[in-house]
Amino acid sequence: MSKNVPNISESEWEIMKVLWDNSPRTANEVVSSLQGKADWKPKTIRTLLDRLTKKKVVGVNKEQRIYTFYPLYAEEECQRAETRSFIDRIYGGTMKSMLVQFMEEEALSEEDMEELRQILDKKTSK
Amino acid sequence: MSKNVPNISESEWEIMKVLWDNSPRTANEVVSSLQGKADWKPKTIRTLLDRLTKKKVVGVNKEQRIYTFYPLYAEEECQRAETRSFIDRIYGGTMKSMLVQFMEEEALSEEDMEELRQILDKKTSK
DNA sequence: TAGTCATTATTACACTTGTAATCCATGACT
DNA sequence: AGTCATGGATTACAAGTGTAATAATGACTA
Repeated sequence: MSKNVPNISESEWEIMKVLWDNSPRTANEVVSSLQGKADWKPKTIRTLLDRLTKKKVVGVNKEQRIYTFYPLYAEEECQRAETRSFIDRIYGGTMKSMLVQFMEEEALSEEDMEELRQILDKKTSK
Repeated sequence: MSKNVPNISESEWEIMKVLWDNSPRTANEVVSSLQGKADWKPKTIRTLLDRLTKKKVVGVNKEQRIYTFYPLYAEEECQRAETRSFIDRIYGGTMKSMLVQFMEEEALSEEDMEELRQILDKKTSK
């Protein structure tokens, strides 16, 4: 079983995305990666990294004088955890109602729809 | 266009569900409706109602001595707003990646999948 | 060797959220 | 008319978040 992923706040998610994209990274590298994406002072980013570390969502390598940070959970794992609690909260735990609502209104490309259809087919036939 | 829905916290959502289910209701009626669902003291529920009111997510009728509360936004509107910001945050704004991930793993019944397929068909053919 | 600079560590501070309790006013009851 | 219960208004208080600034420390430089 996957252990429980700690809560990751909105700002913290931005940091995590950078680390999932490429890690380990130093605080400065994280700062650079966020150029243009988030408008935070380096100190703020550092704080977020520290909090993630304290929460055990991020690990730190302190071998070098300049630390490097890396995720302790896979992105998919965290996405699933978030999505599950989100669906419970907002849609009363039933995935379908959300899918319906969003597939109805959301702009999905032809290819996207094709892909979804294939997934459905595969599941149905199995 | 729908005005921006204010943020609704996790606990507040529970209250909203009750009001969407049936409103207007008095604070006491809300308390009763939450029997067995959430384990809050009546005072807590009252606080949540007041906060929702202050946030303008809930309206109050003060004609009677005992107030009644009612939602100022439709449930769907709020669900959409939440879902949109959720997807942006967690899936980088692309609905599809989430759908794929969840359709792959989630237990959807035959009927659910049939319904989804029909929606896809309708959209594709259009 | 002392000063400077880059990093890390510590501290700050307001706002939101979870979770209530206390205070106050008014109608109902005696 | 005084009292009490009930609902509304105000207050509480800690944890989490957003957003940093300041202090301490170790490494390099003049």
